Amino acid sequence: MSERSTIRDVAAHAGVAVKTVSRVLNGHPYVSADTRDRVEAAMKALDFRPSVAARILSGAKSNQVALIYDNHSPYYMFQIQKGCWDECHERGIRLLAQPVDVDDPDVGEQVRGLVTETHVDGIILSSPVTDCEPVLKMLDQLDIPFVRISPGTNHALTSSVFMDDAQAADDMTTHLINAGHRRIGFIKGHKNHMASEDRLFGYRRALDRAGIGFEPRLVREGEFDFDSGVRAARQLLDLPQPPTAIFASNDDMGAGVLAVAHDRDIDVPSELSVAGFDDTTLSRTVWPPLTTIHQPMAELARTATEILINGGDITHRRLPHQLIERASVAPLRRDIP
Amino acid sequence: MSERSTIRDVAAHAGVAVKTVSRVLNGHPYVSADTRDRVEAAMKALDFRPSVAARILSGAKSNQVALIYDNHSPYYMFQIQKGCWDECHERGIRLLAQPVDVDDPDVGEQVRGLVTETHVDGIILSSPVTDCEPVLKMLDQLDIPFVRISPGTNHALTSSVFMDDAQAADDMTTHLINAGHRRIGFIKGHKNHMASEDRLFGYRRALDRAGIGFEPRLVREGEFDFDSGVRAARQLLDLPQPPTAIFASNDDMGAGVLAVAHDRDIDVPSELSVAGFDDTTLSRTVWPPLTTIHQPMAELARTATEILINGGDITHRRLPHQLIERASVAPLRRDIP
DNA sequence: CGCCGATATGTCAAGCGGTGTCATATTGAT
DNA sequence: ATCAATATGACACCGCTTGACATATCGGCG
Repeated sequence: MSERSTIRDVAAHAGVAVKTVSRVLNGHPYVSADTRDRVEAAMKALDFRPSVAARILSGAKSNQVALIYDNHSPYYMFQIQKGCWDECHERGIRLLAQPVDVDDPDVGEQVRGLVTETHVDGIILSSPVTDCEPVLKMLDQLDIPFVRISPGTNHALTSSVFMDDAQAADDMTTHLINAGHRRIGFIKGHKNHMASEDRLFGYRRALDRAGIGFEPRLVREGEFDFDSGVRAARQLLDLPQPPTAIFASNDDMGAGVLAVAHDRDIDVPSELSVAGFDDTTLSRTVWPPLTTIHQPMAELARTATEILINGGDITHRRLPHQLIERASVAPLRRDIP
Repeated sequence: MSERSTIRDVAAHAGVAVKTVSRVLNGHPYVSADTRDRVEAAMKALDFRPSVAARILSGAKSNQVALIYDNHSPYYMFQIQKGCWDECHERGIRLLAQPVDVDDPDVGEQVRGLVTETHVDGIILSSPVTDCEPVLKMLDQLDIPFVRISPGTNHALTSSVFMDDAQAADDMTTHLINAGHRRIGFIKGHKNHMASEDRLFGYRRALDRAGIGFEPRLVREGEFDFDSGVRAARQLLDLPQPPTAIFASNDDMGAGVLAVAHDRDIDVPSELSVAGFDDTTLSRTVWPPLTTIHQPMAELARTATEILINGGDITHRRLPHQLIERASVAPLRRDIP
């Protein structure tokens, strides 16, 4: 029932040369409308699908791009994949999603394998692979186009899409300051992730502008996951002068802060304000829902894919973020010093 | 710098015939250990990667398998992808993750495109694509091996891996009954998802066994997402005789129940017990952490992949579930009727 | 000791399903 | 009539596998 039909079958069916079918397939000029129609009809009739393998072998583009990622939060990856996939789907491009381990010394070779074996036309790098030296170097050596989503370093070297993490953190911090908070805790993200530094920078900038002294004790290391949020929150709330608000630099850690507060019977937001970052569905799923920064992850991914497919010069695109007010932040109570 | 080396280069470098290299590559018998070593050394030295395209084209296996999925929760997909990927990685197989829309009338054609274009050797179907007729039919027609993860129908027809959803729901319901609860609310999952019915069945069976009458009012429709959990919980708690425990058939909906409880100042678990299902990270992220059923998603995916790659006869494998006790369930308070 | 089958390797040619190059045919405009 | 633009075809080739066949080595076995 299912002998796959080849370009030759189509040619025969349409009464033209194989080459002509190929021309139609690739949208070449110099094919009469009439012929084109007949060929297309034949393709439809035979349910013809060009073999990617054959195409690649004969030196043409593969019409495939790869998304390389390392384990971030499920939410993040879900959105990133979705963005890339939507764009690819629209353009009839196949997407290969390829996880790697940025700490694996062999990661460069893995990428080389991916590229040489699959002949992808281009690559999308998502954080934190965006700043993985071995991968960057290999890609450069392989001379294959790629776009980075939210890169942390060497911004100018390659095409990229990103949001203004520093400004977003600044916005959120300012939001907390405006609510009357002065002792604002901050939970950093994973070191691998460059945006972590940017967010910290924005936090400090907002503090400075408001004339609030920076206190290192109020900043704790986190790793972007729930458990590290819990640990950091405990440390912060154990301080002799605990913060009245905690800004976790992503939602997962924000959820960790909420858990600690619940555990200690500290009411959020009346006794402690909590802010997250990313606007993942998690921020709406916890209680109280987190005030957070909307990071347009799917849109970033989609834009990156678009830039990659369009090709051309190095392009940079900044997408806007947005502060989402929910119930986890409230004005500082007067009775709390 | 990066002229890709071919099988001929390797042959020359190792001082053997191309055919011999091919033999090594494909693990044929009748190659001496000595020769094999030399060839492998040459491959390493030249950083040779066989072109998948050329391989496919000449009729060999592609060493690629595809995972077809439709948008489930990010957690679910994350785990499923991880399971498949880990197994593939170990075996040196490439994994193509391919989202589809099960409600798209064209879904069969999409799958055909995937198969004929990429020449994958086999396919893994994750819920709810496992029960998508057009896809099943197409795969059958294409005569390509596939394995289903947690299929709902026609269990016997194809290889599959699954857990005992009915028994798991039975276990949880019994757990609640043992805690003294008699009015136990149940929130169903999405209709597309066959496991929904199984879980409801288990719930009823446990009730029956305990001699507790089934009350249709205590069962509400949900769609496996947070918002539907919220809606269902509101309905249940608005009942003149509200349940003292609510069993949501996944964690997201369980989180919805918690949110409603928080909102209404109903203490969990002292005033209301809540149970989830799946043991996603979400269940540990909310407050209080959810008592839930551990569904071994990554393990299911990994096993499915293993079965697919090993080939052979139709195989079925049931993986064990586990009831995870956390803080959201407590014995019924005596003062609550 | 010669012969045979098992083991090990090589040569060669034919594809797999497309695309590139170059040649050729047709057309319309000058 | 001539030339460039337009339209189509013939054919080699991409990198690898495979099958048919040809050798060559080696360890028994009769």
